[in-house]
Amino acid sequence: MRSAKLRDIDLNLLVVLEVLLSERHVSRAAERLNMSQPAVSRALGRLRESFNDPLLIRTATGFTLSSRAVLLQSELDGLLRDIERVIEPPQFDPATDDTLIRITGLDMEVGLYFPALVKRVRALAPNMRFEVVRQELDSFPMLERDEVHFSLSGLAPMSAEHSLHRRALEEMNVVCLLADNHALAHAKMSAEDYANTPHGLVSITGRGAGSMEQVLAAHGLKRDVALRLAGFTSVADFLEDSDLVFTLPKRLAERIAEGRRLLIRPLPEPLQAAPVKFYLYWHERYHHDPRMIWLREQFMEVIFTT
Amino acid sequence: MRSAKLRDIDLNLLVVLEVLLSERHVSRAAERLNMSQPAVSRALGRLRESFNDPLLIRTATGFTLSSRAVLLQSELDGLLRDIERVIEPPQFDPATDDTLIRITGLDMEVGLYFPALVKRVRALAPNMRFEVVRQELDSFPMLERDEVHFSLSGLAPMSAEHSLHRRALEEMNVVCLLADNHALAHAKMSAEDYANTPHGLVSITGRGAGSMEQVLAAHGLKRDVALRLAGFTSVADFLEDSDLVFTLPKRLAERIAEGRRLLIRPLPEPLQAAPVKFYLYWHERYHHDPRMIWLREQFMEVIFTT
DNA sequence: ACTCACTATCCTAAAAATGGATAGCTTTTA
DNA sequence: TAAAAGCTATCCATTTTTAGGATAGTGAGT
Repeated sequence: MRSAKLRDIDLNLLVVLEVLLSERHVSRAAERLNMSQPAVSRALGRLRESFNDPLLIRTATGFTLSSRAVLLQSELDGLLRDIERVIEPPQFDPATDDTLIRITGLDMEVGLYFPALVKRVRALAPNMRFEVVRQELDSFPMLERDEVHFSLSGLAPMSAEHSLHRRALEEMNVVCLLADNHALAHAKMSAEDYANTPHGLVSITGRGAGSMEQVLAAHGLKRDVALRLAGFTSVADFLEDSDLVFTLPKRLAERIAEGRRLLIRPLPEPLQAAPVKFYLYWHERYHHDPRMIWLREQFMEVIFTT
Repeated sequence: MRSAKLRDIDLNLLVVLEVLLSERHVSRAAERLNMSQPAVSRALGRLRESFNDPLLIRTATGFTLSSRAVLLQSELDGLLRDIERVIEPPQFDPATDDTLIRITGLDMEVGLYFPALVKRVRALAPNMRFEVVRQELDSFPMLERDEVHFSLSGLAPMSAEHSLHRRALEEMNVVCLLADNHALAHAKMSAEDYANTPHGLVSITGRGAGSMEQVLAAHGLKRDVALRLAGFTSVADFLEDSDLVFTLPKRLAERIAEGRRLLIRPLPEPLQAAPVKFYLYWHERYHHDPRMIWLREQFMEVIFTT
């Protein structure tokens, strides 16, 4: 058991010893260490006891080193430098860092936020690499298990996974996305209109999609979900020329509508739901990591300057 | 100034940290460290503060390591091993040690004691090398200046060179050495006979040779020193066929007399002086050095077993 | 709901470190 | 030769730190 020897000696004394050996002078050592002379003298006493060796030997002209002290001096310098290196906060240099950053999130959300981040980061940290990991039903366990550094999600952790941190990226209103030849495409949509038309719904996890149902219920209404999709990719294909309505966060809807025969309409006034929030999640284990701190900053810069 | 960072953290905590990181369990760590659980818990608290990082993160199944902790764990093992190596008493292995041992002493004394030592030591430590250094007028400053590891001397340090240690090797009576055709060679020598014959004296340092003078003075006598030599080598040559008497330690006299036309006679009864003592001297700086401790033991073995 | 396992905190007692003053020693200076 | 100066080690009272026992609080498993 290693501790046997290590715990016999006060390691803090090594710092004092190093200075003492190089100064060969208690008072000067005390000055360099910002300690009082008696304190250093007694530290020397403890060192002598610990090493069972006088270490510094009085001579007419001052102190000489014992043979043990000579040995120690030659080793201590490197040793203390090592200790310093280990305990010193790890320096992060974007220019040379080559960490592989793993991120996850729903395809659409990743497509919405990550490209700009990667572009910016790669400009500042050319050796940093990225990996977008396909997300499981629930991305929080992935953070928990250290499979990814970041997760992008609009959800909240269900259980008390308290080791997670998050930062809100953007609030986004929910809008209706429908075919441009939909019956409701050009008229003003009432709450009843909305409730009575068939709906499409993207639900990857099977949860978290119930907010509209709650809003409708508050008005004594309910809707019919005719199509349930596990991803955003084919939403447009299902929507064109159909009677479906998808209710989606605004920017996602815009993306999907782009170049397609689709229209975006606001939700009927009375049904205004709380805006959807997207969060960047990370695990406590990286909360103080300078690389990750820097990345989070970059993320925020990207989000709020574009 | 290095101390800046090193003195900010209690280095002893690193030992606790290492165990904590490998156990990921406060109570078990406490057990391994022979500390109470609260003590380790508080140590962890201090570590968290020092590193500004949670280090160990609670999860459902136990603790996980923070990224900093992972880094630390990979470094700590080697670091603590290094510390241990440095603070651990230097192991000395005669079989492999190749230290160059420097010794000094008067030629005669060296010839008397060192050959047997060297022989014995070389049998046990074949790689150890020796150098007999020509001694200055005074050998003590040579010890002081770390020019030799050992000095063989019958003298005592004159000033308060308190950093020296010594070990008495042998007490030796002083005898008279004279030509076998000397007038006093075969008669019983009285104190007056002794005082009235011309004397030879070996005095390398110019001091320490006054003991006979004191003994004579105590009896109201004084002697005439006709020849003063700076070494023992040519004593025999001066003595043969001369009227001189040398007063020398017994074994030295025997050496010198060997194969020469010389005789050894005891000192006249009333003049019995205190026996001469020879000492092995070494400097405080090597007092605790395992190599030198071993050598001193070997020396004593040689002296007292032959 | 209850038990079990574990960590963090509260409290008090014990231990350690600190700084000022100073004794004791040696060298240097007058 | 005596006085002064420089330095370390020790004494003392005080402050700071650390320790262990008891226990509250938390979450997991039954």
